[in-house]
Amino acid sequence: MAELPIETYLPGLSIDCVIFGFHEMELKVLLLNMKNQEEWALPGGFIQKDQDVDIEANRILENRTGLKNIFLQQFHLFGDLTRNKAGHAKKLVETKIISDDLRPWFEQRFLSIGYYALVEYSKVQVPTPDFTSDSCEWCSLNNLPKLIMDHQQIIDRAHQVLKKELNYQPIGLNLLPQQFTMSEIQTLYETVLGKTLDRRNFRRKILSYDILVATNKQRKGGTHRAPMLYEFDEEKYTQAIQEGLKSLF
Amino acid sequence: MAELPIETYLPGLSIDCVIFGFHEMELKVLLLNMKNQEEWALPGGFIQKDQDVDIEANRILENRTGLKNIFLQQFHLFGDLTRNKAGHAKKLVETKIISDDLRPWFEQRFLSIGYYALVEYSKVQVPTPDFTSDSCEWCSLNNLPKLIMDHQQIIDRAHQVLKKELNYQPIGLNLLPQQFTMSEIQTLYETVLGKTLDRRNFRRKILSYDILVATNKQRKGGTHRAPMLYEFDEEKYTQAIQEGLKSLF
DNA sequence: ACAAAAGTGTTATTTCTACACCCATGC
DNA sequence: GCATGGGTGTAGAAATAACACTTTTGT
Repeated sequence: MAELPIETYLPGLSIDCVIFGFHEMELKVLLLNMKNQEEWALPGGFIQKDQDVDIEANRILENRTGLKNIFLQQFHLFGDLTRNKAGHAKKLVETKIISDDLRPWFEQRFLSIGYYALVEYSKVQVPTPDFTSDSCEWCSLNNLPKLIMDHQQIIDRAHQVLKKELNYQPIGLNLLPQQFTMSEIQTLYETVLGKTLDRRNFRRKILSYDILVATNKQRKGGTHRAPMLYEFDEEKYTQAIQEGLKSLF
Repeated sequence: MAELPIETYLPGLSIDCVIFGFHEMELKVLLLNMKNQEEWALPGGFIQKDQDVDIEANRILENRTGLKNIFLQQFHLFGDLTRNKAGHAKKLVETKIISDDLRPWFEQRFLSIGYYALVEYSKVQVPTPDFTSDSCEWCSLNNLPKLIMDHQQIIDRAHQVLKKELNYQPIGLNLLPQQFTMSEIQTLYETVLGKTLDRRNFRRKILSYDILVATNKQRKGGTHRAPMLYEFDEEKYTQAIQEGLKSLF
């Protein structure tokens, strides 16, 4: 059982991160399996009294994934009373996740600040579980296990916001490997949007954003014609995020 | 000097409301003039320990404007360390806004949840100032007075979010009087967007949303042809907010 | 040779933009 | 009768949507 320096944290406030990854044509979310429980939780943490909230969110993300400087965006504060399930703290004590003297801390009402992150699946080596959990795994967004408290709602909302953001920002730089094929990025978009797109129209549109550069390498190995590999032009990509894209999917 | 039931509030958290109104072809924001100070502030308040954050935001809005059931939307949590200006609590004590024993409450670090509201200017009778302020006034968005802490930034962000939301939602039901002319609603859109729109194209587009109904009344009085009055079809309007609009400005 | 995905262009439709003239009203 | 804003339509440009055949590669 870990001790928490709770006196250094802002009381009643937590951060929950919805960490999206993309693998095997599926959107995934990084989840923690609670110790001695069936339930899963979003990686999260508390906010140090003397630190910016955004920086704390980054710290939490880094602790969990080992990644720095990742695209991380605050999207909602969850402040309903009902999100505090009565038995939560009790369960944490019973399952020996926390010691009894931490119980009041976990029993207080919590508001949680939702952040979402886009990370490259393969760069997250062995996700490291925190003291509340004994494993940390990628779960497919459309086949999520049972989640504690309102974490399912938090994920749903993050996904919704992500969809909307596609209209303003390119995604992919953080979700895809360095080099990728046209159909890989198309599948990413289709997955996030939850609908299929026309191959030829997609290519035209994504190229019109002028954020991709074609390498002259190809990916060998499939039992089919070898596709061309693309990379992001990071400068133009960053610029596109700042200025916004003109048109949408 | 008022006493605050601070023990009933969540510590370190506040709500600030950017209340938009529309009058004389300008977007306005409701601001409080701090007692004995030059500076102005957004109407805000604290969150009761046993209440939903959204409900508390509505309560604060109602206290300030007398309006219930208003379009009110959480848009950002402001969590930087720098937003806490050192001298703020001291000033409150010196200007006799708060008693000395409240000083620690106001000296603590505060995070603030930003909400924005759209209200009908004429329905807000005499805005009632709270205990920190001696007047409550509509200020034109593009000519704001000096604001405390980071309230200017909060307003800027709210405006930015509002602009973006125009792409997804109609506005106007809360900002305009019951009946209005085509050019009144056009001016509203132009004001929010900060750009002029073509009269004929605007009419076509707003009518294509199918949320307006033409009354067969006209507004008399101008030294020109009497314009037709429109109303919102509230059912379709609500539906459009939920489903989103197809196209944008 | 065949299965599987990659690459590529054109046409029809829809949406957006730009633009100009006549109409009703009050003074 | 004139100044002021109200009302309306159309044509060109741009964006979007729909659609099919050929190429490469591994087995």
